Amino acid sequence: MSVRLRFAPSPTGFIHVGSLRTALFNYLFARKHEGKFILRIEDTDQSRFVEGAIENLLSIFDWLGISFDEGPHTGGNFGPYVQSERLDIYRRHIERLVAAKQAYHCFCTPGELEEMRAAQVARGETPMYDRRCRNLDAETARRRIEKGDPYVVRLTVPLEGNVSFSDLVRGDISFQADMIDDQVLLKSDGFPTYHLANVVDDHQMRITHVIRGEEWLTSTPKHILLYQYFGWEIPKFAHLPLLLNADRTKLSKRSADVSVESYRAEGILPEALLNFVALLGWHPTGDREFFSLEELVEEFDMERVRKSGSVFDMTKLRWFNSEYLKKKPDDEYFERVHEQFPNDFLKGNDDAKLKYALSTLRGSAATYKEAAQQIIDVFSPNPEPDAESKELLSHDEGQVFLKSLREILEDIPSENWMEFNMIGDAFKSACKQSGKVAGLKGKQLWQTVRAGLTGQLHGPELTKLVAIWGRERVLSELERHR
RNA sequence: GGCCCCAUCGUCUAACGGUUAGGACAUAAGGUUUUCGACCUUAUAAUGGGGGUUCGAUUCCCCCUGGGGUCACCA
Repeated sequence: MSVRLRFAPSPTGFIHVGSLRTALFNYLFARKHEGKFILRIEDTDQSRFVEGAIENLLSIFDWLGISFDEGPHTGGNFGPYVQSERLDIYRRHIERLVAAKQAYHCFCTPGELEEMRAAQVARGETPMYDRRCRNLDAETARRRIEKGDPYVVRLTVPLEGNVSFSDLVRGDISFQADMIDDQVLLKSDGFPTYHLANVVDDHQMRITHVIRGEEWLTSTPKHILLYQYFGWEIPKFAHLPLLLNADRTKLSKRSADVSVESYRAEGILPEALLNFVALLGWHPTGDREFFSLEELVEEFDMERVRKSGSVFDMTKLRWFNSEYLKKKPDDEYFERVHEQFPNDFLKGNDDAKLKYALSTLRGSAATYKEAAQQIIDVFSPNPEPDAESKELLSHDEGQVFLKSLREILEDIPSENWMEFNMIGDAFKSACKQSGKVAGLKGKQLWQTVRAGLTGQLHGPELTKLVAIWGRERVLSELERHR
């Protein structure tokens, strides 16, 4: 039988990099085994639904180059693929469970539950539903429902015994039944909870492997119970290690950029993100680190998924990105950086010049955004000279040097300044010549040039900078430090 | 706190009982670029602790410690 996997996000408006990792592993496993990869939208929490979230999600996966075989956008034989369109299906399954006493109606109000939990905590107990509605007779329940009392439906968890399963990455895992809560399956608004919807859908959509984050590990026994109650085949489970903050807690919005959208906006390349994320919790044999999506499919193996969590190291992501960036042709590179320029910046500078600046200066930026900022800095007025530059220029040699350099440069005809490469060379020899006059050479000489030109001791390559700036600016900058 | 999971350099990880414990990022130093960066070279850096099993444990078992996850009418 062919393998079927799914990615089942909630439409909350952005994609967490942890979700991306989960999606990627599902995708890799599905493709590796020539199976199907399905998208299902889990929108059973109405309060969290965000308009346009599905479109956004699709666009992100399109950008990443990860495709779905079935889903709300492409359809398929096992739809609908949006949970809010499957309400009647869940209803039917709930009725089936209730009829078999594998689930029961609960009329406890949120207030009552809260009170109950507070009391349990006060007694030092683990908060857990005390099952007070579990033995309500069917007749009473029916009457209260007819009367319009709000209710939920809870899972009837066995009072004793164990619930066990074998996890593809963790091996055998066992839970004592009496530690499992009578989970709510149907909410009072008529929507199912994740647990019910997930199991019903995975079964109906013929999902064979459930690959998800470790945070689901402890609710898996509830899912197992549901499969057993329904008499369904249980899919294989694989719980992935968590992605972590630098402090090793679960990766969260609070302490890091966690949305794929924000990385895209910043100019992180999809191939870099995918490559980096694939290596979090998984590693192929050997020391190789660079993999295209196709190569990942080729190499992927569930056996090589680790069990411990991985810190999401932004520095390494940026390194991956800069490596991929280096391989980009100038045209594409320019186009992408161009998108990062603010409008008012674009207005003041023509493309040919920007393009020249970009192609000569590229190399040190880790993202498109950073590259754009470097260019913007070059075209912006210099900041106040720093202390070291001032010191350098305050010496007699410095002043003599600048004066000489100005004179030589002024004699270079304007049209020569338009030749980007030539002016760089001309500038270089002018510096050397002036250096002789002032008695400066080597590092001292070039530091003085830099200071006189930019007021800083480091920055882009000087000959390039001069060509980009052109005659007027170069001369006026030199004038400034007189 | 109960339950569950986990444990190799700072970080991502390799080593399916026998290695000088390997690679990458980061860091540092040197070289190169007459600056910075980039680049090249080198270095620093790890098996949490204690018991077993074994001729031999990073590797298998147990305990401890530490870390994390989860305990919602959220997923």
